[in-house]
Amino acid sequence: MARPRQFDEEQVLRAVRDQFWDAGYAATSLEDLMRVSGLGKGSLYGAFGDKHQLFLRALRSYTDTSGGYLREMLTSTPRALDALRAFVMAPVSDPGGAAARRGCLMANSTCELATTDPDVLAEARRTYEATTALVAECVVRAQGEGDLPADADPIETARALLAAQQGLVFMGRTGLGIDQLTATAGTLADRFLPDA
Amino acid sequence: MARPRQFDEEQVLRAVRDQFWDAGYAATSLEDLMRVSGLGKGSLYGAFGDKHQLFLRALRSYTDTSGGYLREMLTSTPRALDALRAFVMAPVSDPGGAAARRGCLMANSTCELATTDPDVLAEARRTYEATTALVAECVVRAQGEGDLPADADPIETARALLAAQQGLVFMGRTGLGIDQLTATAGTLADRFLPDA
DNA sequence: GCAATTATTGACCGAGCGGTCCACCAAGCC
DNA sequence: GGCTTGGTGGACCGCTCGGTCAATAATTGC
Repeated sequence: MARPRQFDEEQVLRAVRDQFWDAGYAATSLEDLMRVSGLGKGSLYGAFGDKHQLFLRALRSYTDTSGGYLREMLTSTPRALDALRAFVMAPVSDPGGAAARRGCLMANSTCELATTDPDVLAEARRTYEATTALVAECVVRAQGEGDLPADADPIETARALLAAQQGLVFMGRTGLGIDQLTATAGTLADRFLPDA
Repeated sequence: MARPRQFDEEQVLRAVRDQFWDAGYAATSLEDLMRVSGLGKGSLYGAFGDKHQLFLRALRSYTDTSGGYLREMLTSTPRALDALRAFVMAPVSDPGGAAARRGCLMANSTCELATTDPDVLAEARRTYEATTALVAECVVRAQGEGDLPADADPIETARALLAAQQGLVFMGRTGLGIDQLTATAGTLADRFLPDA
């Protein structure tokens, strides 16, 4: 056999993901990636391929992880309406508002690359369709629990909730204070989720 | 006197703005800017300074222009509620959905640069505060016309409308079809603007 | 312990970047 | 018609980029 790897793939992907998250794709250089991962160029290329492939791996890892958290949260919250409210308020759930300022890696990547990078666009479509489906499922549950009107289209409602949430994420990136952001999140949630 | 300029500053700014709009800041090279403007490096630097300054000029020109259109639309529409609905639906007002896919230059720039570029962050804050104020003014008018509840906070309502609109802009960039996007825009508008 | 295999490291590469500089040119002034 | 002034175009610069490669190190099978 041969020499084993001296690094943990998951750990490296997390470090790389954070770097892309904070600086974006174009503004992140290979030197940055070497610094945050502690690896040399050869190791990075040997293990993940070039910068673009590495980015896609990190992005996929991010969407898989947050998709898992979302599914868990939506299904494990006893009352579906509470889960939906938590979904909308998620961008401001971080106490200091740091998460709000950082935004969402998938959203940032979509803005930066979706028009020019087909792989990123595909990942964006995949992610937002999956998210819409998860939320729609939760909407159906809320309807079954009598908390949402039964005649509303679940998919359409889910899309509107997702748009509202992503709008919040975006407002966070404009430097809007966490207090105003939280208030706006509440206003949005109240409009869609009566009596939560 | 000396040799006069052989180009129209506004025209160059428009061409440059479109380039940044389509490709983003980092992905636009000076060669791109020379190509779309038809100018040499010397002329660009002489007239606008370096790439960053030129970008800020183009961005400011964009925000001023669209801010002007918005003010015009909000104040000249007879019924304020219709104006607010038009505001929310603006991202899908383009027939083919091309505008929806392109997004908003200010929003794209915010996502790409706000965390690392103080000038862009400042411009983002300025723009969104100004927009909020304009929309809030329109909300007050709608309240006066009896179309919106008088007890709603205009600023807070304006922020929620803006968040909804920006969420729509973002969904457009994920490749969501113009039909679904239009439907979602309608759903959002209906929630905030009853009976429009 | 030697061979085979794979990870690691850092020197190295060509290309493209943003930015500078200078020779040239057009227009007004005397 | 020179002279001055400022616009123009392109050659040029140093740098950093993403990416390659060969020498070396670490591990297992025999």
